[in-house]
Amino acid sequence: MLSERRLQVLRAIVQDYVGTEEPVGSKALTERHNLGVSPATVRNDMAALEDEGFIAQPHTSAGRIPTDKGYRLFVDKLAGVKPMSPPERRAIQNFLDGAVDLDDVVARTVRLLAQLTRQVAVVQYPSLTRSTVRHVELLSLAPARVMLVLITDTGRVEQRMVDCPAPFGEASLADLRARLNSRVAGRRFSDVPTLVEDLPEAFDLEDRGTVSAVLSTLLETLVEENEERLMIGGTANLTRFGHDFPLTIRPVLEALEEHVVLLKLLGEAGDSGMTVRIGHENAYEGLNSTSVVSVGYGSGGEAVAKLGVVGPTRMDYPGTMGAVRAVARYVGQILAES
Amino acid sequence: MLSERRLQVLRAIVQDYVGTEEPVGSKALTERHNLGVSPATVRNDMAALEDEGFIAQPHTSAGRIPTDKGYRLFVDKLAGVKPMSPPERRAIQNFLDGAVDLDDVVARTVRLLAQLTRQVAVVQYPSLTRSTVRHVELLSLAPARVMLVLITDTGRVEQRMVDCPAPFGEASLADLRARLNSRVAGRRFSDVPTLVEDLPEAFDLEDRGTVSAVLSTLLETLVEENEERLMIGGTANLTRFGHDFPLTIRPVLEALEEHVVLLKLLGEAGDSGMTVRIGHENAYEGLNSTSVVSVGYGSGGEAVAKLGVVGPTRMDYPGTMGAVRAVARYVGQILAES
DNA sequence: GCCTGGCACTCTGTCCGCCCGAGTGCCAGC
DNA sequence: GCTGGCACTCGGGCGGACAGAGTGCCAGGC
Repeated sequence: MLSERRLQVLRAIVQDYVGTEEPVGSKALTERHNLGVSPATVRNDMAALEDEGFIAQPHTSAGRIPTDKGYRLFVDKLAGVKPMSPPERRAIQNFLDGAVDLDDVVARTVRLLAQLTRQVAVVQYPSLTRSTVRHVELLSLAPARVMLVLITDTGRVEQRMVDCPAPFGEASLADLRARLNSRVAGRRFSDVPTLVEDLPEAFDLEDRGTVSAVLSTLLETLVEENEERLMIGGTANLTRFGHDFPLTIRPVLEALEEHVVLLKLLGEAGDSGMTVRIGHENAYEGLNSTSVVSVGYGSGGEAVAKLGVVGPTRMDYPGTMGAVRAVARYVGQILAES
Repeated sequence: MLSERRLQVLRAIVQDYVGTEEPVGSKALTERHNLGVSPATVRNDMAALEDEGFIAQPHTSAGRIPTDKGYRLFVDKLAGVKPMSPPERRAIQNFLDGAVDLDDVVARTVRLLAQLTRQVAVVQYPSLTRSTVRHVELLSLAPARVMLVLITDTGRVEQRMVDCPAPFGEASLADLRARLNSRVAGRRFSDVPTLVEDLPEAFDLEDRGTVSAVLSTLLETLVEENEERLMIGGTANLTRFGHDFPLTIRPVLEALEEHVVLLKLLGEAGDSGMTVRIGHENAYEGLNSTSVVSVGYGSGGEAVAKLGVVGPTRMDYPGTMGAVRAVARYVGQILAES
């Protein structure tokens, strides 16, 4: 086990490196943090930390930089979450309060997170699978064409066209609409399939085909996982990434365009509490030199989606975590209100 | 006026520079293009072209590179639009045909454009202001709360909450829904305000407040210009920009995040036909070292929105223009079908 | 046993001077 | 009006020298 002082040395190294972006040496350390010991002692500690794999030297006779393992220890044991200041909290709330609809909430959240953390922000739309149905609307657009509109409790709206096997009268449509809503309104998505199972039986033979078509479209919409959308912002912050630009930034930009990858990444993160994935802990190769800080958010007690930021492993973890947590909290509130 | 050969020299310079990214000299030019004259002659022509401002030298005794003015002449007079090959056309059509809804159409279009041009693609959602109303739906979510859903002929769906000044019965709601749709369905957005003007008068005094609230929300939704959304893709292609990375790429990324700026940019482009804005021709400073190739697209004969690409001024104009035109054409078809 | 000061060593980044090659402009000649 | 020739210029690459930062290790002191 590492002694208390060695942990302090590691913490100091992480803090300095995050600030300066340059390998930090023993002398600079003792000057900037009063560790109460001499550079020579610190050197011994650093050698030990290097043996354990927490820090590394880019080349002989340069300072040390933290490894992914070093950041991990820092995040787990050495760093708290830096809370937002009251003015910041107010600013967050004010900014989010101005949103007019769900798209706007998500867009504002992305912007806010990117500004607060000065990194790339990723916000997942409130997921369908954990939501409940608020209303299902059916519109007859043509004799054999119905539009299905699904409205969720998080304010999300999905629409689908249904081609009917046979013409479907307005009366039948109204009937189906009423029956459908009385069964599924307010229910969780996962319960819907069993709730509508026997619905076609209530209709005339000639209408059953259409009813089934509508229902299967509805079920499709409910499970369709590619509808897990997300919004991204703050990519300009990638330019602050480092000196060795093109090589580092390119795979990150590619990863950010692969929403599927990001969704998977967010999905893997723990369901409750904040998750920090550092460097190679990210399964996706393009993000091996980045850290992802993510957390679930939702209306009420339950998380319905995730949000987070992507930044260089060399990031201000306490500050980033504080911002992510605060934003998630306020977005949850906004969603609960609307 | 420049002689025919000098124009050929300019064309050759543009082509070579786009290919190699390096200043092109007189000797290389005569070797790669059979101009039928010696390097010395070409040098004279180049001096003339430089006097006219079409090309420039990065430093004395280096080759020449085209200026914005040079590219302009190239695009206007010297370059055609390179048509897509039949296999490419098929690929475009197949890829777009798989789309399931409007979001998907736009998402696929962005991806496709980015891949074809290897640049950043920008696609504006079909605009509301030129569309027609397909249907207006009203849902009662609570006694004094109505959800308004607007469906357009381009498949777009907008929803808004309306807080009613007084409780509003289901019967009145159905009445309003019917009256509203009989008046506005199939009509252009711009006609809606006058069409619904006298609608409140048809209702009981107690309901008029709510009817007005619903109508004003509807009108708001129709005019709300911030609802002009767009989607962006292919930002990873920015890494192919040039050597002097961070400085060039940062303002571009910032511009791309400012959807308002991009919308303005697209809006300024000519309404019909393809528009190419080169370097400083772009009003927005951050895009001064980029060119924007844009074109309107739409279902039927009329353009309802724009799409385009953003790339370095040093781009393959004929190829890019060909891809943009082809994609716009097919997207128009897809929209017309659905 | 742990900390400390001192010392020799190593490596990087930078600055300078040099040379080479590419490219130019100009001129005289055809 | 085109061409070959020639002198000139400038940037990029190469190599050596140098300064600075940082290390590892060792012997001595608390």
